[in-house]
Amino acid sequence: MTAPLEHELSRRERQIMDVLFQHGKATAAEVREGMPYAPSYSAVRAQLRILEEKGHVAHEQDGPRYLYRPTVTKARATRSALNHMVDTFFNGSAEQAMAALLDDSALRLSDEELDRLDGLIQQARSREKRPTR
Amino acid sequence: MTAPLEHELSRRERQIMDVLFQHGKATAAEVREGMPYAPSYSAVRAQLRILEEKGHVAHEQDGPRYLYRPTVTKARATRSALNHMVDTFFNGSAEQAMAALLDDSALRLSDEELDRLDGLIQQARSREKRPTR
DNA sequence: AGCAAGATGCTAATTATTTAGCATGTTGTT
DNA sequence: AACAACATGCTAAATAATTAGCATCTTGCT
Repeated sequence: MTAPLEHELSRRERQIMDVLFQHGKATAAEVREGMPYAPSYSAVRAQLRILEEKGHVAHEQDGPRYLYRPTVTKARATRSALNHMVDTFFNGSAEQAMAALLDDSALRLSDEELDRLDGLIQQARSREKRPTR
Repeated sequence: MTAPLEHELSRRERQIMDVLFQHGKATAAEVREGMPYAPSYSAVRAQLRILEEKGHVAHEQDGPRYLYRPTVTKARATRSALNHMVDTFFNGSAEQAMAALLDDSALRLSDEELDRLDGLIQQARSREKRPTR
């Protein structure tokens, strides 16, 4: 009955989900490697089990081991994270978010990338007045 | 000595920080309003106190009440969140992140915004080969 | 067949988070 | 000057998260 607790993840749970989104699928050991200040292997497995109970991840058998993956599609998770980010840091403005990305020196964009983005912007322009999707 | 626990925030702590980043400054009551499934006022105050102890927020007196704010600059927090996002969901590619923003129907961009972005991209192009910053 | 390496299942215990509640102080009316 | 409304400080308690450790099962050698 405590819906709130089900939907927002705990610290470790988030870390694990992040690794899973990066990798798509991963074993418990791989997840562990991807975690900051990784706890014991056993702890990671326990968390994965809990995440599975809560319905956030699923596993499939891969030979002798489990491969875990998020149950939500990456596209969906991405959209959700993006919206939250834009809300929190950019006052709801996707433009500002994009400007910040362009500006981020840790994420230098190549010429080719800039060209492609330019193209996408032109496309977006022409789509402008048409119905969503 | 448990550095890990100091740097990654708990669920409620994150929620609070998010509200503070949105608002810049806020009273305990305002923070509470911005939180999903907000707990009691008293609980929020307690968390703010803890966040302050940990050095994540500071307060100033505003007449009879406290105004809380993050101790980290918004710019810094933004960059950090952005990088994490790009790493987690876009395989390190800022281009892909921008494309996703362009595509996000919840974040429709206006003509003016697209124009400005176009301008920024041209700027980025010419800056391309020059030293960072 | 037997053994080492590496997997899972589970449970109990520790640690951290999250919460409510009470005592108290301040402000601004009436 | 008394009261209501709304602050803060603090502490104890409930709840949730996090972890380690042991028992057990496979797999792939040798």
